[in-house]
Amino acid sequence: MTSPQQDRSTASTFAKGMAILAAFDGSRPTLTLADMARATGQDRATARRGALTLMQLGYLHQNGREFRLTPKVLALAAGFLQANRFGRDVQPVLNHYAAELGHEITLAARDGHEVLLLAQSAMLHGPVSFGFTLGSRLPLLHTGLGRMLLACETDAKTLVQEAPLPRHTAESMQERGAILAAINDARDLGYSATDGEFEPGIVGYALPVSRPGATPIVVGASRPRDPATDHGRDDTLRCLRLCAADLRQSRALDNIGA
Amino acid sequence: MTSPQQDRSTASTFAKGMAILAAFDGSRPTLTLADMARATGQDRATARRGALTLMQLGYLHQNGREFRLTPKVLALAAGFLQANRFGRDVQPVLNHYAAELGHEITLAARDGHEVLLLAQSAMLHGPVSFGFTLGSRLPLLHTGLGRMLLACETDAKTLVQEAPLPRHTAESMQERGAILAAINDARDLGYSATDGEFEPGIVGYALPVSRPGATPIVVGASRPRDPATDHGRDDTLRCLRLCAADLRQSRALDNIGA
DNA sequence: GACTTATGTGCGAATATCGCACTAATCATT
DNA sequence: AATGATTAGTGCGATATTCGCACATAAGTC
Repeated sequence: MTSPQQDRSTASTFAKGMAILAAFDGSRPTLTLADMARATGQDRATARRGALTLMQLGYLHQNGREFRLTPKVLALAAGFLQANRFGRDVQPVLNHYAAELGHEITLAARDGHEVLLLAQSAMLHGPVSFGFTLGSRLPLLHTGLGRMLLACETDAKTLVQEAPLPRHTAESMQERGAILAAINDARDLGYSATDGEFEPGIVGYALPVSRPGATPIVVGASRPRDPATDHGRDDTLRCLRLCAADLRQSRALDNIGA
Repeated sequence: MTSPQQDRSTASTFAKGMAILAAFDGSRPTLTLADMARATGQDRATARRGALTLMQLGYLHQNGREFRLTPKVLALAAGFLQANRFGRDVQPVLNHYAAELGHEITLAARDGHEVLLLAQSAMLHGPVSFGFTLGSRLPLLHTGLGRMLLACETDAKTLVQEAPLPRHTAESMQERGAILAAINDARDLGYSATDGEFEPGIVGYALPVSRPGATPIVVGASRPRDPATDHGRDDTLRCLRLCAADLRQSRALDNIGA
């Protein structure tokens, strides 16, 4: 094998298998064994064992040389959703304020150097941001959600240094110093706003739901930039504030840990 | 250890780890190591190794002796959702027809002897069925969704024999023969209906989305039983039929395999 | 047809896993 | 408080399990 492992209290085979499962990140609908081996850096035989195990458990489905996830993976997510009362307490609140606002509302947390979407209200008037689902990942530095999440962290500076800095649009900030300044502003103001840095012509707002000190969680909304004035800003912020207050009060999100 | 394993092409350690992860099924928000060991039938030391590995990977979070899932498990589900274009093609259709119908619409597939919820439209007028989320499991025999899923199977009879037969309400059918008859009716009619067999006073309708021969997938809706007549039935069915047709046409669900 | 890339498979080596056994800590009950 | 029951942490020998190479086959590409 490779080199002896120090830690006798973790199972490396299990970790390798999870890497196979995580390689199905939605960027491609199917993966071949070679894809998995490449994506995880594992030997092809190892990747094959992992894939076959996942098939045997019903999480993976083989069609010729293509493997795809089965719906059974949704059951894993359901464990989290039900434990935190998303169906009862979170989703109804998001839907209510989204209807009032007329725009989609998103709940998100940070996972590494990305934003992880925890929940989304219904898309009532056609989607502004297309195709994002629960579990989707968004950039940390160029979205309102990400900036507000960083504003909730104590070591935002380090995270800003380490996070990737792609250029999604012409307006994506490219200096980490400026981004950190925007984050500090967000912390002071209690909300963050980004303008066209991720999707052109889309303004994003976000503000915190979690209590100070707890694992940061934020709500946000996006809307097309109003050509005349940013007339909708106050409406959006007011609505998001009420939404955040409701979510805090429900205490459903109190026990979410990184 | 126990007994020699025949199959050198699957990784038993990985399978045991997945069992730990799957033990977080939402029935309880947290599990202790002893809980996991009991739920999976594993030795406590083995369960501990699995849990520690999941922690190291960021899927599990420890607080004292309690372990809970982290939001990162949602990313696993996102792989499936994005591969099948749920955000772009499925969810908008469900939301559209749910708004027209005035009731929640659910998309579901079968997983073993349970119904697995794949997607749900927004809850517009307060939830009829409380607290179900994507990935939730429903009984196979006493819901409209489950009956229609069985009607799409070639060996429905076997599944009806094997599935558990609990009594959720006073009206839950208790004879498997009668249930099989209802399933055959559903196959002939092209839709299924159940009345109060899972939740008292709630009528459930469902009809197929998948093409014959493909992995069965169904859409359904629930509504309170109309005390006077079952006036809403035709409306519901008409709406679901249009919804199913739209979903079929989008071809987003064509590649979902068991 | 030659070349490249992907898959299936067998097997020896030796690592990593298993699960027992024991201690300590925590919780529940009287 | 004291007792009993459940839980968590840990070390380690035995050995089953995983690893990864190597070869043969198949499929796709130019």
